Amino acid sequence: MTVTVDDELWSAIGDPVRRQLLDLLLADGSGTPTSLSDRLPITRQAVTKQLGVLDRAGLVHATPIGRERRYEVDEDQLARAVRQLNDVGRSWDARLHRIKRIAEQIQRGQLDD
Amino acid sequence: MTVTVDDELWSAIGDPVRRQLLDLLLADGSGTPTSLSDRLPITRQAVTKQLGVLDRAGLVHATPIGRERRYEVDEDQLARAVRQLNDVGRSWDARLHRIKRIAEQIQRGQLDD
DNA sequence: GTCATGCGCAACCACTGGTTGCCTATGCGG
DNA sequence: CCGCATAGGCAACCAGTGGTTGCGCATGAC
Repeated sequence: MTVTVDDELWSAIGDPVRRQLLDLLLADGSGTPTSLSDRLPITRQAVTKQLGVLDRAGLVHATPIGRERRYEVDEDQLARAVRQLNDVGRSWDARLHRIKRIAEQIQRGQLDD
Repeated sequence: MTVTVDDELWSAIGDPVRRQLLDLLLADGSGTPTSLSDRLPITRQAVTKQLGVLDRAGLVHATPIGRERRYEVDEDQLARAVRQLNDVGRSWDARLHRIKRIAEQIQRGQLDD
């Protein structure tokens, strides 16, 4: 019953910096490495690297406009990632509930002894 | 509307190896570094390090039994982590829906022109 | 008592995420 | 049209992390 996860996608949204980048891009609609680095405590080059990871995972998309590289979130792909997130959560949830039920049954059994 | 996440907890369950360790521990009820490394493609020492991370995040708990260290999942803490997972998922979900609604409104507006 | 085994510690290596420094290209104002 | 300010790419470097191997220690089994 283990949920199989696209590791590249998961690890892309697993990193706190990358989650923040996605948050900013979603909030503003789009952003450039420079504009994003202005709003984060890391340099433009670091932002560029992380955007590269998100790009390879298909979570964002860049379009060169003049001398800028304008990034946007790929909403469909992010929706896919969110679905995986939820799947893993649900799977663990179910397992935890199953365990709890068993534990309660044991306890009841002991009381019955 | 950004969901704040306990980064240590999140990054603990973010790593695929650690997720697998949790999966194994949940499936078997408990495990030792040696028994776990038998079922994974990494060495006992690597398992030990990862269990250390999970331990520091409070997701597992060890009890020395003889010369073994028996690990078990802390179900309450894992439930907390699962809740965070779901929160982030829900937050992005909501945002994506909001964006989609706006996009549809714009489209409708254009048609009305 | 000896031997096998489960574990911890330390050194080492590769990869990743950050930095700085420098270069290129492009848009814009004189 | 020229020159400058600015967005971005590339490379070198550094710290932290996740993996490895090698070793020593302790403890349970015979």
